[in-house]
Amino acid sequence: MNTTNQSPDTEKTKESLNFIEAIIEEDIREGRNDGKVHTRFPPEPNGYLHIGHAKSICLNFGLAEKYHGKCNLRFDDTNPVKEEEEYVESIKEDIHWLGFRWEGEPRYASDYFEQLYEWAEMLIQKGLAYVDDQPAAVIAAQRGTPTEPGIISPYRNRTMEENLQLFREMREGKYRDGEKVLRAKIDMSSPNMHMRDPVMYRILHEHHHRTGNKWCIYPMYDFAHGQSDYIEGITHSVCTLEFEVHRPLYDWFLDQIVTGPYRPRQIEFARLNLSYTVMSKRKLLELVEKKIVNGWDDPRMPTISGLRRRGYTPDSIRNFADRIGVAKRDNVIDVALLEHAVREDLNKTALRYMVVLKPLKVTLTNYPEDQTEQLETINNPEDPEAGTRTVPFARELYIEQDDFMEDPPKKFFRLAPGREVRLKSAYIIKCEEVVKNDRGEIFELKCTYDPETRSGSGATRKVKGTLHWVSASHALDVEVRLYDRLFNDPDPAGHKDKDFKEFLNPDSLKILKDCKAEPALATAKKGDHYQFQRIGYFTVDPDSTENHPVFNRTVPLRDAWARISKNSNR
RNA sequence: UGCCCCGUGGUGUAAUUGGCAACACGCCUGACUCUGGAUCAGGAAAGUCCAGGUUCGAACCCUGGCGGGGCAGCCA
Repeated sequence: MNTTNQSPDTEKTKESLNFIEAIIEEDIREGRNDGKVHTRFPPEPNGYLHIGHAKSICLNFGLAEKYHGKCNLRFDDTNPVKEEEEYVESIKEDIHWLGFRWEGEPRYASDYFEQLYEWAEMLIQKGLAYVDDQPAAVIAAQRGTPTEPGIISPYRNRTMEENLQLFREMREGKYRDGEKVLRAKIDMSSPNMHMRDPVMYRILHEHHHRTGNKWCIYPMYDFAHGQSDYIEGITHSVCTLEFEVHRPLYDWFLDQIVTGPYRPRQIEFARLNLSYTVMSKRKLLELVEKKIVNGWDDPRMPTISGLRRRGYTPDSIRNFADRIGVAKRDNVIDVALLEHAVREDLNKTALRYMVVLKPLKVTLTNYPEDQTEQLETINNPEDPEAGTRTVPFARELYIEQDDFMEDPPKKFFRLAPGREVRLKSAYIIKCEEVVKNDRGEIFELKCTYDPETRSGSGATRKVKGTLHWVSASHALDVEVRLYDRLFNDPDPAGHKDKDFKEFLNPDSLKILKDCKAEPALATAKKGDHYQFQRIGYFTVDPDSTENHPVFNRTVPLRDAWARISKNSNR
């Protein structure tokens, strides 16, 4: 029997699960939490999201999608000193832009402050929490070190009644910042530092972006996160590796409040590292504050807003996130993979236009002075639906400086004295004369065109190279910003004795002010993606105005010639 | 010299849970091409950190090393 649609190949293609999916499927199989899957993305609103967050977003929202569950957006806003509404808005925008929809309204840890407070009182009543009057430095000293146990606070054995009264007074604002804290009573000699009577609440007379001045005590991350998960019905609380040592504490707090069979579970994965960039919020903030880049959305930044401005698409980032996988070992992803992801996406969709970045004038000496032709050209060879347009052709043109060499090496297929090339969608031309200025610089080429070779005329003559070009009199003047990696070193933050800023790439931004574009680009709209033929993918920058279009280079095209010439150079 | 986590081509992730180490990026050939793009065909590249053990059989299990990362905020 030959049942066609079941080749042995597709049979073998059973998808492999990442370790988190494996855990989830086992949980479902065993009927934990009624087989439900509910995840959450829990950013702290203290900065802009970056590509590392995108990995987490794709993971959490993706898991919910895959297992027909839900995913919440929850702002982890327990520290009013650092958090701001501005960040809340940018985070929501970035997640939306990536194409994800959270379940219901965004949640906030601050929504749970009252409940958290009640649980804190409950712990006090159970004798599992106490108020400590010591200053931060003393508490830190008593905590011991990873190799030595801590010592017990002199306030550890206050009565339940006294603790309760003190804690209530803390809430009422009777004490100054730092005067008292509420601590969990666990184990000062635990080998896990986080179990040595961790602080649950600290006093902060600060205005909170949502609760205003209602509170002057704020819960710590450890006393907020697991409980927030519990309140929201989260089943799988996925976070990065540095929280692994917090898990026993996550579970300890849950042990105190969980009443039924439902219980959230923390799972840790390795955060994303990308080559040739830095990913920590602190370092990114430094780049912004020291004006090394032009803001959080500078197209060289690995922030989501930066990538968006650079011209990355949501699909490309999501595909990238899929490909890098999820595991627990430290990793550094080659930025080339990210670049591949955009090229792959844009290749399918971006319309092709001709833009000359560094113009070199070409005069066709045998072309009539006052003639203009409208030549038809295809918008996207990858997508027949994209149709065609016309581009004006005339006697005076611009071609790319890089497309001409007076003394070309062997594998150079472009224009040179006496040589022929095809002008894309136009004619074959031949270089007859090189005109130089006083300084001996090439200034203009005098060429002839072959009227028999018009594109689409059926002419069969072949030439080795095809160049992009623009009619001089019709050309649109545009600004083009060429971006390159921000750092020269694959791991700028990985040098013990050197500051990451020592590895900044001085050529990460080159601004080209007199580029020549074909007129059709006059209607380009902000955020549109294009391929500039033979050069790369570009998008319209928000700095663009009607009279002054500005394009950002998202990523160059793969360039075989660049590789050939580089390889022969060494 | 505490506790926790992790070691598979250059990079990342797999290997139906003990059965021929695969996929992607990158790199190199070649074909094709009115984009030196795309596409297509092929290639090099790990024998799974090391040493033992269990087993007919180990990337996978056990023991011991070695290496990397994390933990001593009233940050998250």
